Amino acid sequence: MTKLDSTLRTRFAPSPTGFLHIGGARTALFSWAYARRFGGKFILRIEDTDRERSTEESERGVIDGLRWLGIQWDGEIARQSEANARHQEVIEDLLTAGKAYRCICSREELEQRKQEHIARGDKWTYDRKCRDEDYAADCGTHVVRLKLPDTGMLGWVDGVFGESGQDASEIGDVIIRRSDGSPLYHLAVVVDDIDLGINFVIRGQDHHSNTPFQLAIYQAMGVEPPRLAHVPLIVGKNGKKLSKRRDPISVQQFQEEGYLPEAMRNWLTRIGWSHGDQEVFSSEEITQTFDLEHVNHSSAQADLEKLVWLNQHYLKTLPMDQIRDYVLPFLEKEVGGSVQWDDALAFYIEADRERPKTLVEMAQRARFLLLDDDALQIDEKAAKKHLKANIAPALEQLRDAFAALGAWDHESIEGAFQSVLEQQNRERSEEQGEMKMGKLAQPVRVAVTGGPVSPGIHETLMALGQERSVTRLSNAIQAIRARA
RNA sequence: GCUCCCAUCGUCUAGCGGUUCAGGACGCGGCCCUCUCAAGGCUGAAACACGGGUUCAAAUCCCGUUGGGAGCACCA
Repeated sequence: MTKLDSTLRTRFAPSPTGFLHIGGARTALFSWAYARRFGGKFILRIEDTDRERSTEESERGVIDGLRWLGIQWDGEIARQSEANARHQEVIEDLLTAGKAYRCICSREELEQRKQEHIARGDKWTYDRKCRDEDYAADCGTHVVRLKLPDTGMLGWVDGVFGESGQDASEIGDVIIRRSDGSPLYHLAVVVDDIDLGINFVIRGQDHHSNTPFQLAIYQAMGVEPPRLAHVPLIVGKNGKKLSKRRDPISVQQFQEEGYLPEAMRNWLTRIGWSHGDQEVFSSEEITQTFDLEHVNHSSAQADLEKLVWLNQHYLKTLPMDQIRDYVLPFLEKEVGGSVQWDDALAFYIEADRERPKTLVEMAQRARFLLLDDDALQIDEKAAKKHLKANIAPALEQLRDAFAALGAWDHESIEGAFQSVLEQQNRERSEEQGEMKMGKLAQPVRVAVTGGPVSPGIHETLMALGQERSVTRLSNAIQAIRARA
């Protein structure tokens, strides 16, 4: 073991399940932010001991998720499977040093003795039957157990919870190697963390009560344990554990639903951590202000409404070239083909960006712009409400006014609307009442977009262009006439 | 069952003994703006789980109750 310098080193150690869980994503975010905040390194280690499930494929989900969130790790990705020989070596050393021993108690015997204890009302920890037998390697099927001290506190000052720990007497001699020869998780993490020079472990609270075991292993190995901090879990609606069925738990899922990494990162960071009243955090602000002191002690529910709000916030404030990169794939999916990003599209998205809640919605709202004029389907309800026979004359006048325009900009379009309104109001009778902008704009909106919602009508028409606007108005007028 | 952890508006939270009849945000209601939908502005309702202490003074400290969560494997 090389003596490592005092640089802060945190880590994230997921098992490769094919996707990144939001709880995992958050502890990764915290570990990353903490390392960045204090000039340390953030290491990624894949816990791929379960060789059946661990494939390149299943790792990718986790790795892609981290990348997407903008959580960059330092150095190469470490893999637990690569450390197997090292785990064995440590176990052998502990055996030789008399700090661990072989245990030949079968599961059946163990279960029986455990039941007897419980029947007597005693608590059960392993009864140390084999502890002093000193069985050799040829003792047959056996596991290896760590000798825990009889008494003494296995404690630490948790970065979040403060003084924590348990007396050694309450903990049984834990198994560190299975009868098939493979090392157990507790042994493996400790060894891996030591070898990677991890000196600050930030992990989920579900590990809190297991920590004393691991401290015992550090003690047996004669290595100073890292600083430890446990962050409370994210729970689902009504405070229950996140469930795959009920709750959206994979980062990928959010990505597909059109959430931005900026929003996701901001949201996750703010669950269980705060910085005064601040709600919006850029990546830089996270890495400049994150601390453990303000991590909450209680588990928190994932509040989707807030994510939506954050997403909308970033949708309307991020630089346009970023929005372009984010939304393009969604647009292509929406129309089922490649999409050319041109000035008109850029103008439209810019005009519309404060309305959609997700990228999916943003793409849906731009769909009408990307369709051929003849392929535009008019929403039936909207047509029935806004494209009635009595509006046709005004639409015709407007179409003609549009067709005659020399320039196609906000001012000229507005002028055309005004002149048509004036003309209408001259022609209309007393009982018909005055025609206002709303009465005209809405039918136009339905005619050119196919639906009742869009950005300001002038902007919408500008994005569509003069020729296409005229065509779509004509199509709508025809449709009205055909129905009459 | 045993061990450990937790407890402020519906939700995320600020608060680290007095300046708080508890502040912000999301969501919800109302009003304004308005060519639709949003956005924005103003505004309203909404919480210290309960019971005991300690103290001149408690959301803040201590104890109990209740309620939640996690861990107790030859899983990770």
